[in-house]
Amino acid sequence: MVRQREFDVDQALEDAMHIFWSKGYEATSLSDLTAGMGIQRPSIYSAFGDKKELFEAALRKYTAAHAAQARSRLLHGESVKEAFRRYFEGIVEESYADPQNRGCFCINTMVEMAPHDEKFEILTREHEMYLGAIFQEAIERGLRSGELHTGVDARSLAQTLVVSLIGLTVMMKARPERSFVDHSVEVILTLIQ
Amino acid sequence: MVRQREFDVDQALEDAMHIFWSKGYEATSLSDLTAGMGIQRPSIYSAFGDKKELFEAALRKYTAAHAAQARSRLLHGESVKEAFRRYFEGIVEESYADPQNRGCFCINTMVEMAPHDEKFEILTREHEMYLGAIFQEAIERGLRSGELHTGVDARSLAQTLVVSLIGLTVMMKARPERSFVDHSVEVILTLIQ
DNA sequence: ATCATAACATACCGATCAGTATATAATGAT
DNA sequence: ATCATTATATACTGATCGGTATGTTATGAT
Repeated sequence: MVRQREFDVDQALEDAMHIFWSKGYEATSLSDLTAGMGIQRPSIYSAFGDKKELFEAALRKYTAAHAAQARSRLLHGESVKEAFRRYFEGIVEESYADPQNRGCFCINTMVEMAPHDEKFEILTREHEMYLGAIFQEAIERGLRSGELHTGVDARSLAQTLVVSLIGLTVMMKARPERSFVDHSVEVILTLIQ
Repeated sequence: MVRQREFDVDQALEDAMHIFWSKGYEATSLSDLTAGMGIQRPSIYSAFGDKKELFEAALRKYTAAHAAQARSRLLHGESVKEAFRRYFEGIVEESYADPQNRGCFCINTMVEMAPHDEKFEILTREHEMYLGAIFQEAIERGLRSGELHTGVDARSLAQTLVVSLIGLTVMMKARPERSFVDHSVEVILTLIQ
């Protein structure tokens, strides 16, 4: 009945996600987007709405993937302590390996957008809370199995680990020496006993 | 010999600092600056150089004041543990009390600028390192006085507290529940024994 | 074959961007 | 009083911003 779309909407959104992730919202122009997504301006507007709606869709795609990754890394395997160690060290490793130094898209958005845009304040908060719930689940698994016997409650510990991970991720933007990061990870992991 | 300046350069820089602190670099326009600083465009350029140079001067002013404040809060008083507690709780309190939710100018810059501007990568890293040195000094004071007897070395602990503080400050941007933050502060402070 | 529909590409919109040219006003040395 | 110097205010520059109007092309139902 009608002409069909010539581009893959999901792939275009993925492309947009990487652009916004690299440059943030303000610094990304519509021209950056059309160039990176390989489609023209009206195609963006018809498929995703305006710039901010596209940004929101891109962020949602990111947080969904990011949460799924955290889930799979922390809720499988035998040792919870080892899972957390691998998770934190993995974040550090990926961060050093990224020449663009993008960090976490959700954290970037929290800093850039949350203070003056309630939608993103809520969206980013809920993602971090969800991450905290995943951490808590992992800790409780360790408590049940007898691997862990921590003094503080699982919820508080999980939330503290979220805070620590945010701090670590942000600190990586300034490219600190390896020893700084490695020692910090060690000390943070001592919280998990 | 020549006409003298009609505005206070230091006050104008202070004004610029607050604007950049609120809105970040990209989202701040020259018009925002002229309006907030109460001077005209050519006055900015003649006194401070271009937008990025003004931003750098504003950030340097902020970090100097920020470091001095950390120093005075942590290196005076009897109990080091209490000093850290007051310092962390003060950050949280100020953050909740700020309707603009600006957080820390240096951290904001780390997220927005450091990944693609080496000058700000270095500048922000050095500030965080300096903050770490202040923390370390406080911890070593507590070790000497016998108040503290921590397992990990003072340097690693100090760096971890910097990371935690960054995480806490960034998390505040998403306006989490008080219990989240309070519990996190409690757990973080257990590192200082 | 015709036609309604919608995706496409191009070119445009007014607004705003960072930065500057120009002209005027103030200053102090002479 | 004159003059060089520099701060001031206004108005402008070309470039770019987010967003859209317009005309063309492809599609499938009839």
